[in-house]
Amino acid sequence: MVTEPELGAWIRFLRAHAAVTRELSGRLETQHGLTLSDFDVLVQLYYAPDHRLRRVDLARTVLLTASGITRLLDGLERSGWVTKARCDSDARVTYAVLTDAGVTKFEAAQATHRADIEQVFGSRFTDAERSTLAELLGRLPLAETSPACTGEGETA
Amino acid sequence: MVTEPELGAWIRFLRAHAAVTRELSGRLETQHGLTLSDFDVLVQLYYAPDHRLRRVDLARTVLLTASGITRLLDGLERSGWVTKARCDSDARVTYAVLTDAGVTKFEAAQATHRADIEQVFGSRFTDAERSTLAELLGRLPLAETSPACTGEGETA
DNA sequence: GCTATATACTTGCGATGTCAAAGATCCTAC
DNA sequence: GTAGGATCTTTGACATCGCAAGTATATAGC
Repeated sequence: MVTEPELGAWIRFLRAHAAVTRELSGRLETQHGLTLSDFDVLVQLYYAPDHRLRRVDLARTVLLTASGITRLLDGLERSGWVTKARCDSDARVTYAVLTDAGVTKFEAAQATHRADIEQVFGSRFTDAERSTLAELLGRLPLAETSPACTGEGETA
Repeated sequence: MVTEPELGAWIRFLRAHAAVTRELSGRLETQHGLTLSDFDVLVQLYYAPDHRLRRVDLARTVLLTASGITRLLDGLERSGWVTKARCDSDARVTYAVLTDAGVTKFEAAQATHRADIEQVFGSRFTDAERSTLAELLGRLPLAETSPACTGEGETA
């Protein structure tokens, strides 16, 4: 394996992502029929106020493109875990809202998936190392989050 | 953003990969018409003895499936950067060999891509941090590399 | 030699996700 | 109020990649 000094960290980063992701994705798929991205979206919606988020914001936080979110949510909507909601103050925006079934689904998936993450990923590090890792990774560019995301006129 | 303590590192890992990967992949694509995986494969071949590697081994080190490698190499072959070579001692195996054009292509791509990696990824860390990161990431499961990869009767 | 199993590779199909373009709505300036 | 531009979303065309299945070859057991 080519591990020139400077590239070492980058290569390992790529490999680690491929391996861990494949493992976790497989488990999540067989146990719950969800993608990692599906789960990621469900997490965000679950913890969002009212279980609801604008699609654009969702796209920005899970790092998908707008069209990516459309297609992903298509799937979750077909499964009945998410629905659309119109925005009174701005007819362009559509909210993605977790349904009751979606809440249930997420809570079911959460338990095993967290355990899987812990087993495949987290358990390899001490708490201190985990923080270090999080801090280091946090320095990487997480997309240009223009802070225009101030929840504007949103009432229902 | 949901950043529960235990999941923090994992979430950042996912996000960081998505963001950095997208950026680097975009640059590599527009500058050289290559995928990150394409480049990864070219690196491995470039530094391999004789610029040649069995497809299975290639698949294992870059963490693609066998079919993934087939299709990826299809592309590189069509572009003339890689060719197939039969193995005398075992008719099942096919080698992937870098052509002269492939060597040139890689050397051209390497320069700018390394700089891009450094800029987007590496420059955010000190040397010490880089080692720490590499060490931590290195603990993650890098696929079950069954050590059967001992270069057997290969002379051709 | 012959069958059984393992390994190397390819192919069909489906899933995911991107980009570019288009439609709808909003906002600002005049 | 109207033109111009920005923002939100969807859609079509396309690329990548995994899984399952199939083919070809090798190896071990009989």
